[in-house]
Amino acid sequence: MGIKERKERQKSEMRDAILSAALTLFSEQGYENVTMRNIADKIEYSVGTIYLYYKDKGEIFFDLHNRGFAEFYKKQLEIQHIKDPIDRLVAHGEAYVQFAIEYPEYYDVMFISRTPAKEIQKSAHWEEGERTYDLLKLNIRQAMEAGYFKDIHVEIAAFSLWSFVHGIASLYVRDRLRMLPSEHIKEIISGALHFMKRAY
Amino acid sequence: MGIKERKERQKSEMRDAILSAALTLFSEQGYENVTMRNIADKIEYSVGTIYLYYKDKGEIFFDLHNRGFAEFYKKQLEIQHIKDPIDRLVAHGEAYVQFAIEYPEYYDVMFISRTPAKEIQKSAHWEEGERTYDLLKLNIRQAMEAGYFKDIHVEIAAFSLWSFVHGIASLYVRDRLRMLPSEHIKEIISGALHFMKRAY
Amino acid sequence: MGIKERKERQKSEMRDAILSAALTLFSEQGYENVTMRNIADKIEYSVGTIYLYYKDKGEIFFDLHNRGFAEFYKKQLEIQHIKDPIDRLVAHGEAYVQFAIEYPEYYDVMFISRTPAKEIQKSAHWEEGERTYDLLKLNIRQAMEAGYFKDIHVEIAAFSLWSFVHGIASLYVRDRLRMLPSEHIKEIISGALHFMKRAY
Amino acid sequence: MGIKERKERQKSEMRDAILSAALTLFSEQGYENVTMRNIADKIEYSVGTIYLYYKDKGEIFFDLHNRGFAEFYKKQLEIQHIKDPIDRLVAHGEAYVQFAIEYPEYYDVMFISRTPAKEIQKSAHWEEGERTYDLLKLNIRQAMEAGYFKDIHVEIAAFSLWSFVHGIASLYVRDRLRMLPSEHIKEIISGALHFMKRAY
DNA sequence: CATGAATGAGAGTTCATTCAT
DNA sequence: GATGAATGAACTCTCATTCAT
Repeated sequence: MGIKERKERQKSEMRDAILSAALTLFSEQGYENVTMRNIADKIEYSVGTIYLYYKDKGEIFFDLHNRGFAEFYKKQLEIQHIKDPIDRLVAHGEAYVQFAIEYPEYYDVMFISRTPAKEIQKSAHWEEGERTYDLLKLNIRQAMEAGYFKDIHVEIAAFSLWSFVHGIASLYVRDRLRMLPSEHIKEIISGALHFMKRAY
Repeated sequence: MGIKERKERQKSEMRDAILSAALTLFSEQGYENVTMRNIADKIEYSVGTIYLYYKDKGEIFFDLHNRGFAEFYKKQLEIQHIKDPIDRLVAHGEAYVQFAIEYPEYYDVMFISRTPAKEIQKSAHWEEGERTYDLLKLNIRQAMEAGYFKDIHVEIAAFSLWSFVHGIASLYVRDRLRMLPSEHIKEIISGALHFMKRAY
Repeated sequence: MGIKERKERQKSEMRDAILSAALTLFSEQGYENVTMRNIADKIEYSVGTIYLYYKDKGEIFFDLHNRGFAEFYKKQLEIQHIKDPIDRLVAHGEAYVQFAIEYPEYYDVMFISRTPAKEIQKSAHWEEGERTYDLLKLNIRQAMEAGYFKDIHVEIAAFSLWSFVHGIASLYVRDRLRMLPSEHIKEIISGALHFMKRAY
Repeated sequence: MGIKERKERQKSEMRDAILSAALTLFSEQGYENVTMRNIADKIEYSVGTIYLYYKDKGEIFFDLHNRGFAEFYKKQLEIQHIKDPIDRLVAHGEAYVQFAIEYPEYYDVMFISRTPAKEIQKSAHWEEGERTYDLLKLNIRQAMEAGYFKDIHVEIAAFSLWSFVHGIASLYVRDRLRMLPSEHIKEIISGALHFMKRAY
């Protein structure tokens, strides 16, 4: 049984390696500009080998997408223990942006990049995305009970907050902050997250 | 001189046609998925002809980028006559998002898409982008003089507002609003823009 | 108009060249064993060029198939002027086998080789095949009127004659006559065709 | 010795399994379209295992070819007890076509398909083929002694009969009987075999 | 000015075969 | 003996780009 386990682990490690290489390349150069050979070269295997683990290029993207969302959701959950609903909401936003900064490649693949053609997806993988959005709405509702977001529909509040953090994240990830003084970027981002509290 | 002018006009019309076709295609399918032949077919000319007007595919993208910014800046200017600084800021945001909705292709090319390769130019086309950002900061400063944005650094306020509208615009353009009830999307966007006023 | 015509001719010549190369290769090595590059090399053009004239490998096969049948039918018609129905039938058979000997590649592609997958065909291209078969049945019916093929159903007679010549042709084309004294092959084939008359 | 024998038997069983799987696949899809993995999957072994029993794909084909001929010869022998030479010849033909209908895969591999590449061997496996052909000639000679095949050279008669049955068989195997009413195919084939008697 | 023909380079993918375990 | 992992070579097909006409 030990053997079987080791094999499984190796298999899984290989998939990890492929994903990791692909993630970097995809986010650096975009899905379309990355070739299977690029990925193979990066992990120092032959092209054919990749096809032992993934049926085609799309499936790699797909798996990446899924793993990104899983990781993402986990990060969001970690914040849920905070009592004060406002603190929790801010932390929620911080965690969101932090995820994008920490894993820009994932963020790119999940929220920005054009999905490769077929987009067989939707149903399956978006569940994870919606779970996160539901979490946000839950937190907003609790803030409402504590007296915030007066006269605002929860749907609008949720969309606003999401747009806000997504705006920050995507400008960062797609490198559109060149007109900002680069040494202060983190500071400005942090400032923005706190500024938003005024609207609650 | 009449002849010369006509020639120039014709030349310019051809470039317009190419750009227009390219814009639609790029935003529908992404830069990498559009072939020169696609563009040629769309304008009903041969592929070779395009090369008489543009040196390569990248240059088309580049020109598109520039025209997008020019158009964009023009739209922003149209709002400047509004007296009340808050109204003006809101209108500014509305115009921003409206631009993205109206010209999703331009918006994509300007603010979301990865710039193709070399992006040697930087300086040149970003001027236009910075001009717009300066306009935003100007408007914010005037709102400050009218008593808004208390205790907020202008740089942070500007970045926040920009992030906010960019978030909305880019979620819309890259079709990440699938979890929203599609019949209410416009309404929700509008609600969000007004919600933001609370932070001013 | 002269220009247009010349272009058309050139285009048509190119298709001919491709077909001709493909025909040789297909019949020498079989459809699956021939690569687009092989064909390209043979006509001394680049691979891509072939795709300007044929959308894919299957289409080349398809065109070949059609041309083969057209040529084949023509040959059969040339015999139709013979008055005596028996002479005509024998000539029919001779022409059949002659076609296979003269154009073994066509014969192969038309009557022996496995059709490449999709077999979109049937309807369209088999018409030509059926036309020939109808011709055979017509000739048999006329022989019947002259007192031959007593007590034999026309369908059975036609199938028998066809099987007979196809047997000869396909043994020849697929080189299964190795056990025959090679210097007498033509003679034996001719003898066989005359032997068959005894069954009429 | 028991152990050795069992091993031999197991080895032989494995080869049988491989051949049987390969035979089906080859005749269904053609030699070139069958992959080693296909074969392996069919017998539920790994690809590598096949290489323990056969040195390469060509060798499988080769072995198949041989076994086909052995089986074929056996079938022909079974007819030899028939007294009347004409009955025997007809039975011979029926057995021939029957073999093709029963084992189209073998027939294909033996008499139609292009031999894969090198076909170094020739000599070896053709012996079996020639033995069958000799049997046919023997039967014809005996029919001659009984007064049939007047004025016909045995070589020509043999070739004619073979061509005839091969024609039927190969049209059947390669599915070129589409213009025949499919519900009557067997009947027509049978009719043709009897029609041929008229030439004896 | 406009074109159609041509191409080189490269894309994703498949497969027979090898080999360490 | 049997396997699964790995690979190199090859395949079909695409595309930005060039150029003679």
